Amino acid sequence: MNTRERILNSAWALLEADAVSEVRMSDIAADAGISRQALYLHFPNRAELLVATTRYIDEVKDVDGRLAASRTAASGRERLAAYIDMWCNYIPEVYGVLKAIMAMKDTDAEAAIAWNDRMQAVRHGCEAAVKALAKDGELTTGLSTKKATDTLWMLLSVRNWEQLTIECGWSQKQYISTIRELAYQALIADENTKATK
Amino acid sequence: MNTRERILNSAWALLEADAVSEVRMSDIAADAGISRQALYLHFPNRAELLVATTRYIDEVKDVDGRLAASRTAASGRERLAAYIDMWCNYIPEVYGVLKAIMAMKDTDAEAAIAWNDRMQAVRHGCEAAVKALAKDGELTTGLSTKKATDTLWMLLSVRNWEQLTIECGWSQKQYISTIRELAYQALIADENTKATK
DNA sequence: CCATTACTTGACACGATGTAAAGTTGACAT
DNA sequence: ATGTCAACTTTACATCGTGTCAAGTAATGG
Repeated sequence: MNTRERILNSAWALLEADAVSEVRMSDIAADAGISRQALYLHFPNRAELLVATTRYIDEVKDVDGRLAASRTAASGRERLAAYIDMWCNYIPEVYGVLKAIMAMKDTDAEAAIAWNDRMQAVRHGCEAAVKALAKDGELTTGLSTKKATDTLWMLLSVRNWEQLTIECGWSQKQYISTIRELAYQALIADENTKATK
Repeated sequence: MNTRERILNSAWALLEADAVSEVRMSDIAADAGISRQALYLHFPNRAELLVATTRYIDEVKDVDGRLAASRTAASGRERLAAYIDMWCNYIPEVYGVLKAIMAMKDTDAEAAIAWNDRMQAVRHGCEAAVKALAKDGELTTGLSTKKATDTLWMLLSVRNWEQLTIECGWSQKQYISTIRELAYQALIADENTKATK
């Protein structure tokens, strides 16, 4: 394992462990067995290290593969369900790192850009699911693609996951079923919604 | 106007103006026309100053009065609608300060406590609305008070407002009607929901 | 033997918060 | 007039984490 990967693994482990996201550059360096300065030979700053860590996790956890699976869904509705499931189950796997970026994004411009970049990727997934739904003629009448996408994106936000599971103590199962239900009710035309129950 | 109020007004104005919440203690002091150190004669630290500012805004904007109004609603459903309207319209009025506290809460323990304190107040409002709904027998069958409260609380989060209005560009009107609709669909028993449309 | 690469060590500037100590000013009481 | 108290000022400093800089070392490979 090369140094860069050792760093990413250390960052990942520490961020996942330390719930309060008080992980300093020196902590990561120590864990990776190198000097703090050596971090800057691999990553220009903290924000980019964090983002690289999420991308590394994406790779290790094979996000692309999971996404591809959701794209093969037969119907728009199945695709929506698959996407919601995939993302909702992925959040807890990356939460530690995402939380650290969230904490930075309000003060650090680079972190904000990185965060938006990541979240736009999620939004694209939402948009694709919404469009698949619309293609099947199942999108609630009078609901634009944009508004449907935005609504789904809001429901799937990391903060909502954080609030319901961590703050309110919901199980992952409860969280997913509630979000899925909310999404169905908001996006799928009324008569169709009833049929799924 | 005494010094304390001058400080609170300055904090309020600066936080509302500076979208990026990069307002330093020295900025507030300068705006209030006193030295930075004098701030610490009135507030022990930044977190408490921010919270005092939100309480001050609550007072000036008469939040208690608005809440009292929503409590006089005849039916549970009206009460829910009134509470959603009240809070959703209040968010933009305090957003600047809330954002600053949100940014602090991830690193500063005192800020985290203050934030939770404020948000628990919102949750209590949600709980009261849910209970009024349950009393009328209109709560979705099989939905516990806690789960209904948590769901409503999630929908009404500041982050959701931020995402839909600021990031997605929704109007305040669009935001409120969507959130209200989501809340109705999630909380109100099916047959009843249709009747409101 | 030389050059390159990857790293180390040590020092330091910066920005913001918060603390500490001594001095100024004005109001008010005696 | 004098003393006292509260409110504020000025100056200085400790702390903490990020990021920069410069000089040195050790292993690798042509």
